[in-house]
Amino acid sequence: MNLKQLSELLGLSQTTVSRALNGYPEVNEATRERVLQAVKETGYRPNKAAQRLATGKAGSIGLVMPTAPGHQSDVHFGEFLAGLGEEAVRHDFHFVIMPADPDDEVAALRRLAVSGNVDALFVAYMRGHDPRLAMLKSLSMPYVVHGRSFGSEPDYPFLDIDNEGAFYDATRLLLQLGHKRFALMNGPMHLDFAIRRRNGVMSALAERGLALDEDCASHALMTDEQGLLAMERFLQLPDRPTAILCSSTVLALGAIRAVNQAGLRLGEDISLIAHDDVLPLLKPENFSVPLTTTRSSLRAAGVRIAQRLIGTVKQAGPFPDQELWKTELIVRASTGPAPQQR
Amino acid sequence: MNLKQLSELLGLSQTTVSRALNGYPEVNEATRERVLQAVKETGYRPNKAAQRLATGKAGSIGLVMPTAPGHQSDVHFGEFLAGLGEEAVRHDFHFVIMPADPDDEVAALRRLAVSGNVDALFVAYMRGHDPRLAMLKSLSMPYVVHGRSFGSEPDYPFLDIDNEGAFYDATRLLLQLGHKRFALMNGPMHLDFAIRRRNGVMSALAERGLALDEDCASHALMTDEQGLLAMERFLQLPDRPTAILCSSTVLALGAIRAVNQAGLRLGEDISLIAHDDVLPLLKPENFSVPLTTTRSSLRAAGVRIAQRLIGTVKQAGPFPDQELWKTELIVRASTGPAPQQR
DNA sequence: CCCAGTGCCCAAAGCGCTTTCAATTATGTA
DNA sequence: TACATAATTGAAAGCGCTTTGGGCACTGGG
Repeated sequence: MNLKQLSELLGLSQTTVSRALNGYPEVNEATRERVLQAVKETGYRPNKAAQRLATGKAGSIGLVMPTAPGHQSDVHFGEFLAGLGEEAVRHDFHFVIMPADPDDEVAALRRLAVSGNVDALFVAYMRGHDPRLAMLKSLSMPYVVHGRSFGSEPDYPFLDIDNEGAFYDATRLLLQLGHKRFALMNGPMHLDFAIRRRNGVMSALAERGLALDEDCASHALMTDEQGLLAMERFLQLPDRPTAILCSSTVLALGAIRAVNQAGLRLGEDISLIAHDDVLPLLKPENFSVPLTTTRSSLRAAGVRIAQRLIGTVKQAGPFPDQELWKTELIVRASTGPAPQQR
Repeated sequence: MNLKQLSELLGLSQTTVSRALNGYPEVNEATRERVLQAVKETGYRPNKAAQRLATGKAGSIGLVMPTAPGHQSDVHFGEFLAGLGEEAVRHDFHFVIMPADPDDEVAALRRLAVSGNVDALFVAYMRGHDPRLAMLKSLSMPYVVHGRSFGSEPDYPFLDIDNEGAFYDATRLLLQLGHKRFALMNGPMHLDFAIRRRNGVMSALAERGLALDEDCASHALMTDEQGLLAMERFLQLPDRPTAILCSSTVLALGAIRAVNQAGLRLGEDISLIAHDDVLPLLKPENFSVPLTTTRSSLRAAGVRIAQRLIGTVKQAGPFPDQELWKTELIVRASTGPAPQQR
């Protein structure tokens, strides 16, 4: 069933039917009713590809999903998507997801953009000096970046959390508790958030004349395995750290396993603060020792970004171009005073 | 840059350029080279919406993602998507994801199908007597169902795991270990896999003249909270179960927390077998007591379904219509002989 | 020398929709 | 009663692509 058939059925022109459906004012209310009724009966749905071709809009936002045979799926991605979806469903938007090899993201993004079947782009996994920014700017298509790109001029629309502030505050708390030996379990160093969090830690330490030892910084994929490995390394250090900053509750999961296996007690021998993206699966309060965290909901960020993206496409009012969300520092049981000097 | 411009630039007709790009034989090799070269220089990409409109194909597979403000995002969904994506990227396919209220899935699916921007559909979260099947059959669009629909004629293309067999085997193992009092922590009862797993447990029990007590069966969302709550309930039973069958490692996570909080030892006081979808975050071997599991990779299922879907769209050879994968029963430390009668 | 066959290429139709421009009828106003 | 004005509706162009149905220039066998 297409427009033509529907209009013939109704004895109207395609024009009128189209107008009736799209809420144009110049159509008689009685006629509109009749059209709507017929749509209900026939189950007619406009062909999106045709609509897109005719209007240039298609009610879809595009994103690329990094994936590869060895590539471990990322819980953060799913959670973020849920947030986007929550908002999208309210506006009858959908997503076009282009899977792409992680090394091919910039090309994939360009392909997606020029493919002509998305109205706006969402970009994540930002890196320092991210090469995608230049491309996006040249594109004349709305986009919002989740995160920022360290080292690039901040002249692009983004939503980010204050990673540096979060880790600065967390570090200060641990300092106040008397800790002197710190370690950082971070995400891959090329990612923006990792750079900023590291900076946050280092500047808090610097204020006390401390530095972050190279041996005490791990930059790796945020999986529980990597958390385990990193923590094992830390614990074997001659002068092992007593305070751990951790970029994700996923890493913390592995880290805590290592702590337990070493027979140490979390919150006493070792204090740990993790960043909490509010993953449904990894609630800090459900850890055997509830985790002190810096918190910011990934899902809420998804909702907000979808709002901005969709709002822009629909030309609904101005949106702030750049948002920086504060995180909350929530103290639970995984932090405690520094143990007495051995 | 569109076809028209490109062809004018080359002094060729749109026809020839189009043919050159799509690998038709009736175009001079030299001409084709010239076209390809121009494409490289101009960065021309065909408009997907126009292609779709003209050909009816667009290289995309559609799926609906259940989502709602309160709706907890599902790790299983993300993991499955990763599998789909891994295969899709090889064929330059993408996804169109329609977010939808969980109560609106059948309508959302129809909208997606008739929207005309997907070539095939993937359907999950199957229920008993699933109403979507009838709709899908009437659609004349390729689709593959992940799972099955209990109570419906099995005359549709699906890929499923042998849920009944898995839980039958798991139950038998526990019976052999001497357990007499069983409990089942399952997903929502309207879902197909939950029905079959339950049946598997019950038929194994029935062979020994045992039955599954109503108090010892929990059907709820597969979250760690629900796992915790269910297990707490089980443990308060006057004659508490010693053997637990668990539909997900996510549920197991909560369940084990309850076991620990009750001061009981997993694998001794309580034996537990969970189904393992091979989620990267929840490796059974990484639990404090490594989990005995029935295993089947969700991601592998995603890859396979994408193969079938894409293969069908591309008319590449026949694919089996129905696949039932066996699961593996992997014994680790969470199962042990039934404790002596108290 | 003629004609069927082959190799290449093009004009134009059509996919299903939106939107401009124009036509027709109804409604007031002078 | 006559004419400007508003209220509805339609015809047709166009979005960017694929594909059908020719057309033209060569070849080579008869």
